[in-house]
Amino acid sequence: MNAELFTIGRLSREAACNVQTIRYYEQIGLLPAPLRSSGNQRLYDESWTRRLRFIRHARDLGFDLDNVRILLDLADDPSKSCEAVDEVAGGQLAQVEQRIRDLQALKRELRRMLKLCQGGTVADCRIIETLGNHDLCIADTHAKVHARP
Amino acid sequence: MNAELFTIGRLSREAACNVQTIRYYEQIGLLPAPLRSSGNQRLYDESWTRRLRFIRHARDLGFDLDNVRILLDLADDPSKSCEAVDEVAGGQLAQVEQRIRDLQALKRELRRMLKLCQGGTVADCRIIETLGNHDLCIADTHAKVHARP
DNA sequence: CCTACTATCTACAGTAACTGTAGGTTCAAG
DNA sequence: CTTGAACCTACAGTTACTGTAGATAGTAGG
Repeated sequence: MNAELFTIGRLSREAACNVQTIRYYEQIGLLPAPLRSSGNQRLYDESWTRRLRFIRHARDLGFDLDNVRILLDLADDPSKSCEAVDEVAGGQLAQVEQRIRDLQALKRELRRMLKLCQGGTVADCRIIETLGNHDLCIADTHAKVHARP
Repeated sequence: MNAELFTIGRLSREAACNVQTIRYYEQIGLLPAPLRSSGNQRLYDESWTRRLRFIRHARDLGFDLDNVRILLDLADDPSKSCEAVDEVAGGQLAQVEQRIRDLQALKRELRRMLKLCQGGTVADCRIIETLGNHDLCIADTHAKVHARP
């Protein structure tokens, strides 16, 4: 098999990942350092495209870079047990589900606030009033939701 | 009405906001600079507690600091129309709803991946396989979901 | 060969909204 | 007068990139 080589621009297009991000992934060790041309340009082959697509896909599914790293390591060693993969994916699913629950609580509260609003001026705006007084909220319905996906 | 003064620690407890964050809010102009004691310590009164609680509550509802700023300005001018408040809250609700939809798509995809997994080794792990090949995904079911709440 | 023009290179700053650290005061209690 | 908690400033670090500046490489046309 002959390895056709190409520069970063094409890798960027083929993996739908922008150029800076590719260099960033290399910098943090998520992608190995590729060959360089005589003019010092990075040269990639098909295997990089696969690896980068894998990374982007995992990122799109909400895995953080630490977990992407773990998944890559697992993918690199096909003899390993599948369990670890399951665990990472399961953890991600649990996080996503928690995040959804949190956001649904937010949604309910925002909806409720908006329904209370009868127009008029800020002086008698129930939204502003509610924001100023958490006691007006449905108890325990929201808290510290501003975390990452 | 006499204004009882207290230091940052008590404000922190009463508004459930940590000390560094209070100083940070002051730095970015979300909270005005308070009085200082002879020993240069910040001195607050009840009105700061209310303002800070308002900010934290809005943050807990997912409003970003730009929108918190807008809401504060509106709250500070009770004669203004309530419409602007509605707009900000409505925008926030829309964002939350979109975020929920995105996460639900993620959830479906993760669930599907996990169900395919039959144990065994990484070599025949369907999760790893799916990550490596987006075509194995339900079409259009996810994309660029790693944004802020 | 020269000139455009695009692609690429490195290095560093900026984003959001904080949190953590270092190294130094101030204050209240014993 | 000492101890210890609370406070002060200033700055670095977090996540996962994105944007910028200024320099070099590669390519197509004249």
